[in-house]
Amino acid sequence: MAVQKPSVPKGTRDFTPVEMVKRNFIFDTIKEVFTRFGYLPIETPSMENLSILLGKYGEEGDKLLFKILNSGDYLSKVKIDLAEAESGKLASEISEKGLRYDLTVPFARFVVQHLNEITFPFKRYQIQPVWRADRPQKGRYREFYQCDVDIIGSNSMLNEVELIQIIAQVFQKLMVNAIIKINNRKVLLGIAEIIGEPEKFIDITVAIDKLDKIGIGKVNEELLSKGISATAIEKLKPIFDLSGTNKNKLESLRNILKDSEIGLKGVEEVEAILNYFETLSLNTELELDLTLARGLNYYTGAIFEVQSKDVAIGSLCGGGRYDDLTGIFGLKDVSGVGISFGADRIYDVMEQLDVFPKEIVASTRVMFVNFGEKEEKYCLPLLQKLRENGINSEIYPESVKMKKQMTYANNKNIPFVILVGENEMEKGVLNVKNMQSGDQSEMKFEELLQKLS
RNA sequence: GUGGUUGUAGCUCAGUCGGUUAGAGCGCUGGAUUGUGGUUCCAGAGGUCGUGGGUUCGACCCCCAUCAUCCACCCCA
Repeated sequence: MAVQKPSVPKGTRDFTPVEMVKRNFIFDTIKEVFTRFGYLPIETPSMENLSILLGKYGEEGDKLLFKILNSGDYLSKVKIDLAEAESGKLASEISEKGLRYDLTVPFARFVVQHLNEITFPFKRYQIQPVWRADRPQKGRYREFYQCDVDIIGSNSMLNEVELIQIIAQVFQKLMVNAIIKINNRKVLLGIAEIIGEPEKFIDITVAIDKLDKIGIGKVNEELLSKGISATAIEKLKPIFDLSGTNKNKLESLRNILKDSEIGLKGVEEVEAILNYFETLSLNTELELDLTLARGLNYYTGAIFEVQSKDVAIGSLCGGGRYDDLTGIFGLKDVSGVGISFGADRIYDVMEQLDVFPKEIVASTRVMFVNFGEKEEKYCLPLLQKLRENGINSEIYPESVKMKKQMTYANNKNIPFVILVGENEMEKGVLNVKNMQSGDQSEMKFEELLQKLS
């Protein structure tokens, strides 16, 4: 048989030990912050029934779902004519499960399904991979980890503020300079009302979301092509020209939206968040950005997005308030708000900025050189003692050439190598080599212990 | 789904106008140095030039197809 060229599917990756140590550093940091604010972990299955997933992410989102082929003789049960079948129809006949697309929808399902075991407001976090059948590119993978925190069953703006605090703390701990952008879907809805195109709300938000990327000209083109009138577009212009401080923008907005009830409600919400925020004096920037829209249609109130100030890679974190995500599963009038950190993009940013702490990678602190069977037996109890004292240590498993053993220690970044051969065993000492300085000295085991702890 | 980029040694990449035996650096193996890595010196191994077809006396190089890759759009973390 021909040798197969090994490979992983498009958009997926292996992680080496060094990469995993760094990834775990991110996960651990995020978990620690989540826990500090009183959130507890849950997990849900990798796959969900397609009925749960479909229709929650818009038309585009549905296309990006990975579907799982039914088991067994799935074709025998198909009721439609294969020759004339259209892919979409056929898919629903031969596939009833899909890989989760995000963690928010499975969470909504979880809440409704476990109502009896949950006390509201319910605070949970969830760190698991999600899958999207997107074309991979920079900062975009087909399998990636999201770190979600959500609080459901509370309308208070205090929750939004708490999420902002979490964002600030996470990125501070990870040494990433971040800017938090906020907006509110009610404000956007109000704007759509004021310009006289409330039914085109989704098209408008999708178009203006691209403002900073493609410029006002192209956005206007797109709006026109979606059937929005020229006079409406003209009315839109001054709104996105708003500048100055968040307070200034809010004032102008209040004036513009004075005839829209829902718009004013949005302004109020934003203002409440900003007022709380001011009392906190966090050193992370918070900017009211009216062009922030977010495509996910289940958001109804505040929306967030976090970007790196130093690396262009799309958003590192995003989220918002959803008033009725559980409604579709039969639980009405329960509002939630949550955000999701993109661990893989955060990794890419941290890698590029070179801000991973150096010490997290060196796992083994002491290695014994292997000189042979007699020496092995002499070293094993010493290793045992080191480990009991919390010192990561190992012995090279084979008595091969010293050069090879030293190279191993060097490549693994092990700071101390211990040589115990005939001479040392006779004298009852250890020959300890500091791999960084190259210095070498004989010492008793107790001295070594002292030196390392 | 749309448009483009790049596929040559384990890795990163050179390769002239289409011409005889396809190169470099890093890494790997051995030696200088039988108990000393990271520096230095010497030697060696390692190739279906992504795959399939075509043009040509002759193809890594030109043409077609295909697969993979990265990037941009769409959308998103």
